[in-house]
Amino acid sequence: MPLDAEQIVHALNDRGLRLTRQRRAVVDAVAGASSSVSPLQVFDAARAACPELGLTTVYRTLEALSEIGALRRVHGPDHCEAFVPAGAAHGHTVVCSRCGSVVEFTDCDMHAVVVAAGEQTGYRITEHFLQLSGECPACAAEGT
Amino acid sequence: MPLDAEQIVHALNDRGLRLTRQRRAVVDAVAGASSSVSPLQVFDAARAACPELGLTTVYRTLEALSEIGALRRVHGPDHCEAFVPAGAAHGHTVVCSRCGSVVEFTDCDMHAVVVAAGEQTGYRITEHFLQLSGECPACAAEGT
DNA sequence: GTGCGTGCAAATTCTTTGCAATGCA
DNA sequence: TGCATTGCAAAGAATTTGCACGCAC
Repeated sequence: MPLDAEQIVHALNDRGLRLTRQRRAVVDAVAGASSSVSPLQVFDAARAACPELGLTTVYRTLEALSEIGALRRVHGPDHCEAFVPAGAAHGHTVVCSRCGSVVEFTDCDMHAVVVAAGEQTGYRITEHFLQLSGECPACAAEGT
Repeated sequence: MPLDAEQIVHALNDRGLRLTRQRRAVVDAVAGASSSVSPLQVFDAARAACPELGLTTVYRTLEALSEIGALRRVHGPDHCEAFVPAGAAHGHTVVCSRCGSVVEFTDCDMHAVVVAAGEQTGYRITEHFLQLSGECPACAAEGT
């Protein structure tokens, strides 16, 4: 389960980062998003709550949030700079190819795959980046 | 095993695409790369063989090669538009976190993971994008 | 009060597009 | 020869940076 807005705010405090109106708006925008969001999307959404918000600040805030682990970057075939609220644990994202909604799953047992890949390639695998896509339940249901 | 330059050229012909000096240079540059390459890197490398090559052409050619399946896009934490010669079969890339070299592995059994993810999230998973990183044998050996 | 954080505007970087000229099939 | 492909230059989009001011702590 992704961190909610309060938890992210808390994480900011823990790091000694200040909570400004702008950051609050950005956090709310991202935490309330049902799918991954690009900096521009965050800008639009957060601006509703904080009209004097600047795009620069959005970039800086997303960067900061991502550094403290509150957000996670996701990559897709098209968009390459999108963010998603990160879960507390190591996890992967599942993106709906229809509506773009994103969920996380943490129950990943990649051990066997990692071992197999290591054996086949000779590399010493230390990290894996996995992203799944498919249809979310809602889209699957409404799809004929 | 990735396609070599000749195979890519062949793939071009099959699609009715013309083989120009520029495309030849781009193909050679990508096929000869030991790691993933960005459009700019391709431009630099290919320019050595074809000085009149334009950057525009590099973008268009990479796009075309990617469309016919000769190249594969890879994403990293930092760079987001990099290409790698694609193998003939479904495969994944393993990137060395030290030297950036890339290999493919095709022996991927993601079935169990995909099923588990589907059960946990309720999504109907149709695709997976996996990228591993670690140390290649050479870097692991020279690392103290 | 002290800086961290901000907005603005300009600079930079990356990518795409229009169009006439070129050269592959 | 015909038409896909190219290069150039300019447009466009996305992101970063410099700097003085304002506000959270």
